[in-house]
Amino acid sequence: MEINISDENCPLRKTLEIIGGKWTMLIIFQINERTIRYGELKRCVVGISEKMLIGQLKFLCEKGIVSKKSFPEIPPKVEYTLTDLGKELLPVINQIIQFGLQHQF
Amino acid sequence: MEINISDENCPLRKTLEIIGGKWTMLIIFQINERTIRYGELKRCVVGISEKMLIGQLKFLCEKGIVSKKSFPEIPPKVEYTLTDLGKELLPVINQIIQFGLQHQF
DNA sequence: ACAAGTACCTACTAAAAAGTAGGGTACATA
DNA sequence: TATGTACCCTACTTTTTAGTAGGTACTTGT
Repeated sequence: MEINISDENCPLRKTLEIIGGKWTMLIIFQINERTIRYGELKRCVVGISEKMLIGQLKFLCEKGIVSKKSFPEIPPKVEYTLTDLGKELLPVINQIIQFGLQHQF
Repeated sequence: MEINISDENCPLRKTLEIIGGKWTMLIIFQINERTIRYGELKRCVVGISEKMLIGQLKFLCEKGIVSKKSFPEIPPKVEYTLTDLGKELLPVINQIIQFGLQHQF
């Protein structure tokens, strides 16, 4: 197997620019296969600030990883789901979790 | 499948504390199955500063992911390899690369 | 004599990421 | 009238991360 040098066009680098943030995979994993409201998500990702959560969700929507549905209700209701693209990341994340579990990290 | 909340003990979070840095997976992927000298590694991970590379290598050695062998020669020669633990990360990284390739990131 | 190669280290600075604290809406309930 | 809820937004500050520029040691080649 050949290893290309890791320059700015390397697919690993480019993918990590999207999912490599401190909270990104945590959010994606929490959404998982479910439809989840903003408030519940915030409770699940313990310690995240609203600024970060909102910012990441917006970013992930732009990248086509998360989809958002707002209901015109009072009080507001907003639901988040992974897109098909986003769901493709779940096996990757599960592998990282398995690695961590196996080695007591 | 049940999803636990992501608190500070969640295995995803703990694993990402180790491999979630900007350069970490790039370095691990470049070492890969080979034995590589410091200088060559630096050339492969395009754009990394010496401070970062040295710092990350030291960190990864402490975590048991990379092993280091110094030769008492002049000029110095230092070789880096992945440990068995480190090699377990290669499938994870390859999956991230596959994801990136498939979606033109 | 001097530059080049090799693998580092340290102090300083800059940039990026994240956290904090406040505000806003529009209604419903007390 | 005041308070609470849900989903945000913005300005500001702090923390974290990363980059820069300099230095070391020893040897070989010019």
